[in-house]
Amino acid sequence: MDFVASVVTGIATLTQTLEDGRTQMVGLLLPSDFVGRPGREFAAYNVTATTDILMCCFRRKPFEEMMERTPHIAQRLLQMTLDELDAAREWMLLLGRKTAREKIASLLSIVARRDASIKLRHPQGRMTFDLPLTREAMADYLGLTLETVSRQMSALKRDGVIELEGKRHVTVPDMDRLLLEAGDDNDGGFLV
Amino acid sequence: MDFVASVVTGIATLTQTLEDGRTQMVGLLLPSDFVGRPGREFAAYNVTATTDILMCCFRRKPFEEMMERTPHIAQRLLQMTLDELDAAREWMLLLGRKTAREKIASLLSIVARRDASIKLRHPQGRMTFDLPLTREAMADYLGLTLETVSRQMSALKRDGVIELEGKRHVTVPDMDRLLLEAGDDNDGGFLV
DNA sequence: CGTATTATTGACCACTTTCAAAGTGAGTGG
DNA sequence: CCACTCACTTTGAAAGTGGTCAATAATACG
Repeated sequence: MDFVASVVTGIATLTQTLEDGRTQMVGLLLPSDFVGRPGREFAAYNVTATTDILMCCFRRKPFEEMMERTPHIAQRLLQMTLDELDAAREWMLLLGRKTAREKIASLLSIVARRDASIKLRHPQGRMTFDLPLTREAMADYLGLTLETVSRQMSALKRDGVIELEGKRHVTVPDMDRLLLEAGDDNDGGFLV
Repeated sequence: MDFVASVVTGIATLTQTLEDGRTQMVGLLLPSDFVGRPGREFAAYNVTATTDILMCCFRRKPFEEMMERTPHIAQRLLQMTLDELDAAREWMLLLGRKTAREKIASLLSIVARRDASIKLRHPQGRMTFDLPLTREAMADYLGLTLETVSRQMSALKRDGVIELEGKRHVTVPDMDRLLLEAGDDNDGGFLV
């Protein structure tokens, strides 16, 4: 791991695996996200591009030296890392305590929220977006099997919480309803 | 949240809850751990002392100013936050993909490892330590019910992986066996 | 002691997984 | 242009893990 980098365009995932192949996604890297750890020689996670991806790379050593000289960088990196920690902890709650249906609804509401923020709109009312993940990637993110993901997507569709065109294009008729299904009391506020 | 603090002695937990009361522990605060977030007004988690606790508190504003003036502090805080992020991600793998038995074995091996490091010994062979958590706290940490925790503790005892004196005092006859039960390929290395 | 808290154990059930089969759709090459 | 293939997805049936509810046991504490 001789580089640190920042995602410019495209999507990548951070995963960890057990020896028998069970895998858990521990992070989703979207444009503007930072990859790599100053002061560490080896990568702790598998980083996988799920689309074509463009990253802005820095050699690790020079980057570390620059960090020494420029206090503001460490401070900014600290903010970003604290945000990631919050997201990770939010995800721990999801993984440890939510039902399959709530997990799916949570993921959908996160993607919807992020999509809305890109389009500079409020996440409410009727919303439409594309899922950037396969069912398997969703399963790895949510700690489920892909069959369960598929079943719960079908169930949410059957119950009118979402509408599907093809496999990836989702529309949410009523964002509040989705948030209710996600089970969060506080209406989210965490970012992927 | 007008303070940030560092734990001096005692143990506290960081938890999140869903509206219906389901709770998930997202961090365990041990001596030397840092609590609070520079640049944030409100607490995102419930902090609960599980023992008498002594913390070294700083008013948030002056602390933030000090951070501005003393680059080294931000850098040190960044290292600590990155370590916490690693621990959180390791925990995501546990919550999302491990079985109840593996979860218990993982928790025990973490406590054993930490205890060994305090006593400056290698975590191997026969080990003895106290659990700093109730069954309920273990359950909240592992994303299980306390009944399942109890059952799996009994099962590990029955299978000779651990021995129990009272509820809290554990001895592990063979650390390698426990690590095997924990299911981690790489023999851990993550710290609570 | 008696009471409250914490832990164990059992019976039953629900949800998620596992295993298996079939469906969908995009891309390729004949 | 169409059939074929491959990857992805959906759906079903059966099995299993962990959860729920409830009763009992152990321990601490006044």
